[in-house]
Amino acid sequence: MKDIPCCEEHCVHDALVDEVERVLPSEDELYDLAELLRIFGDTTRIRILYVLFEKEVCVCDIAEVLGMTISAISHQLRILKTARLVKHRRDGKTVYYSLADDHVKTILGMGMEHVKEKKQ
Amino acid sequence: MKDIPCCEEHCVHDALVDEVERVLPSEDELYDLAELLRIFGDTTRIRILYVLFEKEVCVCDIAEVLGMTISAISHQLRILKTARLVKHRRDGKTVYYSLADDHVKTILGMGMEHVKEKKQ
DNA sequence: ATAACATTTGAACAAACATTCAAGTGTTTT
DNA sequence: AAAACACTTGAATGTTTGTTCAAATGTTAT
Repeated sequence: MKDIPCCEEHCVHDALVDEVERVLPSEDELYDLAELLRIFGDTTRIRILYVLFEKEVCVCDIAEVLGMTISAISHQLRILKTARLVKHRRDGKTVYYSLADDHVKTILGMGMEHVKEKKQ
Repeated sequence: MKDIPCCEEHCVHDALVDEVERVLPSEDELYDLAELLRIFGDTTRIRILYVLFEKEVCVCDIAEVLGMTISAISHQLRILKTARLVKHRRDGKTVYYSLADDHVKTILGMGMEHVKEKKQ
């Protein structure tokens, strides 16, 4: 087991390689995780989720409240829906959206906590 | 206070507008939050963070473990550093990186939980 | 049937992004 | 002082992404 001072020849310590292999999620999990978390990295989608924190609403309500086109909102809702972050139900012509579960609140809450701490 | 069935004329219920205004973070907070969470939406950066879960490591160790160029890793570390998600310290020629705090673990953990739940 | 409405969808376009390559900085060794 | 090493940085490139516009779908009212 080599332990050469960084970073000549084999700069990596074998123990680290083993350890990382053990804890690192699989390629599939990693890809899914990144795909999920990337969704939270857009102000429009965050705003939509904050609206849904309040109550179940229809597409055009979200568009009006956020001052954006219905099309733009619908595109983003599709992304949130695909990631199973929101649910939808149809009532006549109208489609109502709501939060799928509480992970959203936890993730956004933790993110906001970090932002506020590091800001001052 | 109008309450017109969605979505004629004023499709938005006034109460909703008020409520959303009250809970929606400010533009600045929203932007910072999105900027932070976007960082987690990339497999390379997630992998780097998982490596740092284990211990403090140098740039070339990360590159070797992940099978990527030192330059690519360095670029991503700069992003993580700017967001205050990682710290660094210099020891001679080598620069060591480590996690700045525990928010990272919580956010990645919550994300992974969601992925696993919704997958099966 | 036809019209009106709420929403979705696809193509197009500009902006943002991850990686590469080459050149630069800071540190130690010779 | 020069060479070697660990890392950073800037420009370039191909890819991904958010929004817009126009057309399509599904539902209800006439």
